[in-house]
Amino acid sequence: MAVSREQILDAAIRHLNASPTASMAQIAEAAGISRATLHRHFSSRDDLVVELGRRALDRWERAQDEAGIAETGAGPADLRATLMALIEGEVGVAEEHGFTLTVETTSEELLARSAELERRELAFIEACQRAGVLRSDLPAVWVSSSIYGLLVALRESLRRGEIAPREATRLMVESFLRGASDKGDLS
Amino acid sequence: MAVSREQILDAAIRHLNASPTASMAQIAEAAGISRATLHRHFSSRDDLVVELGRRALDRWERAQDEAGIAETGAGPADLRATLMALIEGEVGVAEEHGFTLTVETTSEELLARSAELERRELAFIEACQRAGVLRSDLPAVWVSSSIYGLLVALRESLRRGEIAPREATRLMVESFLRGASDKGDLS
DNA sequence: CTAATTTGCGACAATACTGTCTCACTCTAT
DNA sequence: ATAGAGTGAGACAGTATTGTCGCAAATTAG
Repeated sequence: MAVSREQILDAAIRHLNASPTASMAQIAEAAGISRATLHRHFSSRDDLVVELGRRALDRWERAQDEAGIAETGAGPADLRATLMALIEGEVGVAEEHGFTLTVETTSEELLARSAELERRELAFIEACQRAGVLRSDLPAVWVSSSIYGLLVALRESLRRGEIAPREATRLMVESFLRGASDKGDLS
Repeated sequence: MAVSREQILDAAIRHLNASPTASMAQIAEAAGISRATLHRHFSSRDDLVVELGRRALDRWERAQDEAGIAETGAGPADLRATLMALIEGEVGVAEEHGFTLTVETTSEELLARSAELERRELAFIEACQRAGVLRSDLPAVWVSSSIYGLLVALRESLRRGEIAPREATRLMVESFLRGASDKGDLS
């Protein structure tokens, strides 16, 4: 087996991120396999896209669970540590994170799961705000959105080779938490 | 004339942002016109996409020019004012900003212009870093990228109706410059 | 080495999309 | 009222994409 199913999914999501209208033939080429083989793994283009979305949500959910956003304590220290772990986990799956929102499917399953994960993340951010870990003068839904946006930027920067992978987490955390303003500057 | 050319472009970019693989028929429906009329304005799908990209780049360039990033002074105060004006201008065209990078065309013209605008923006950010307006411990190219990412997030939030349009600039500036961390929290 | 599995390749029909055209209809300005 | 411009609806051929199939070649396992 030259190219595994996972490798196909990796190549597919990378190619679809850069080129959302890609055909099955183009995706197969990007994965280095023939169109027939691609169809053997995924019966239709929609099947592939749904599978991609499912995997993206799986990984996002896993990042939330491993950070422990549900069972974390209410103290600032706990919340801060959990927040760092969450961001770190999401940086690890930055490739997928942008995909779920660009997803071109009418799959109820994906939409429902996506909404649930957003809900959980929002609740956690609100907890961080109440504990004084995150600013309360920004809407929680916007804070959540800004994480998403920065992850998209991160994915693009990595794809273009503009930043080093080992720097990714640091850049993400710094930009998200502290912003780009020089502290010495008169705010 | 029920629907003007500009209105068609507005509807098209909005629909393509949410659904990049949309067909001409779907775009026409989103614009509230017939497929024939859409073809009267844009001879082909590629023509439409290139036109959309051109307009996006026009507006981005205008935002840069009106902020005056080329002829601004070298002092921190000048640079800071110019930076605020630039971000404000870009927030006004958030709808388009994400489009240029998702653009699915091989148009040399668009790619060249996009590269040039990125180059100009990067140079300005580096100037801000040298003057102590923006942090120097983050790569300028990442700072530039993070603006792009936050604009994408802003566009999505506005589209979903999660934030008020009048709040857009404030949220963008606060997140970009100061980040989401609560200042009272032990950093 | 051999059998089994998997792959690439080409062919194929079915479908979807594109771009063009005609014609009837609806506006609007005069 | 009426001429003119613009529109929607539908038909149309041409093209691209999709999904399926058979078969030969290659890979892998035993």
